[in-house]
Amino acid sequence: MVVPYDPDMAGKERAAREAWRAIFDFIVATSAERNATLGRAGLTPNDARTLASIAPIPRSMRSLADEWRCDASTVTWMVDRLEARGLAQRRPHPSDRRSRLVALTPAGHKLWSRIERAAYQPPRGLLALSEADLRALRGAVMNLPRGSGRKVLERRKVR
Amino acid sequence: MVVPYDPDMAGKERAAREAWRAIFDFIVATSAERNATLGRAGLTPNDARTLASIAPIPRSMRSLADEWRCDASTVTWMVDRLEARGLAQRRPHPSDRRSRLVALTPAGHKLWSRIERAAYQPPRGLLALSEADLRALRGAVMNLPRGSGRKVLERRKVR
DNA sequence: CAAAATGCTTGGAGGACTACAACTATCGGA
DNA sequence: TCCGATAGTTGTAGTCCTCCAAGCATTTTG
Repeated sequence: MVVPYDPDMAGKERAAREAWRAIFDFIVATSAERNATLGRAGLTPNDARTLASIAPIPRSMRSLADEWRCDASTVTWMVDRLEARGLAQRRPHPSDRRSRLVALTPAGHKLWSRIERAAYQPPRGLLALSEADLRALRGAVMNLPRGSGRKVLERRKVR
Repeated sequence: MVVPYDPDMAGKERAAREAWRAIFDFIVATSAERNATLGRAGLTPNDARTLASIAPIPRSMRSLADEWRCDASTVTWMVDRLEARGLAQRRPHPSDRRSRLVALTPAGHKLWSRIERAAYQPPRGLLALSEADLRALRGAVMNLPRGSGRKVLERRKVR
């Protein structure tokens, strides 16, 4: 990819890096508190990640393993844990009987919607930005979604 | 705390929450890649956190336990791991012989400065923002540093 | 259809993370 | 000086997370 010459780029890249660093540090610094919140609800960080992943729409085990780049058996453990707690549920895949869709149970939805708000608590300083800036920020970060599209290539030959 | 009435607040808070959610999702989505980078260097996520914490200045074990809100013995394990790899080093505290300062070794500095850049890779979409906005963003997030200052109160009665 | 590929689970194993309890050494104040 | 508080380590234990190998059921391909 050719990057057009831009005299502003160096300074901007630096600014982007520094802003991101601050964000990252904030997230690291608050992770203990966040995990404590999850822990009080009996959730591990991975439990929360799983809930977040299947909350919008049921997902197959395979797609979760791909998203997280982990072994399929690892997903089995995670879903087992949630299922044992009555928060998630395996359902048959409508068109592939090998596959299973993992969905939240009503209890899972309820718990997650309660936890979600606390888990994504933004730093209060963010309110110093204008609403327009915040929207721009959101758009900027959402531009490059998961894994830069590389994911597809990672699976064994797709054809 | 009394929050002054501001008709813009509701929309702004929502925008802040949504922006933050996008940021958080990005970080979660890229965590596998980040951990893989660390893993290639033989580091666990906690190793990286430790390196980041002691890189600017040597720290006592206690201060690390306070920052991470974990048991003191947990810090012992973490530092042990780094020390065994020759990346960190316990030094005597200049004025308190009970205490130890944990510092990076030259090898530790070298490794961390190499890894740091990769670990804090910002989403490329961030470059769509202006440099001024990026600076403002950084300032906004840095406003509320670690734990909202609550940390001090968490230790047993400070006098 | 037969063979290869895929989705998932089970069993086995090990490392990372974490806390608690008990212990040593040191500090600090009455 | 003596005692309570503090810094850190060690031992113990349990959970979580992760992978690999093996195996079953099903789908897809040649």
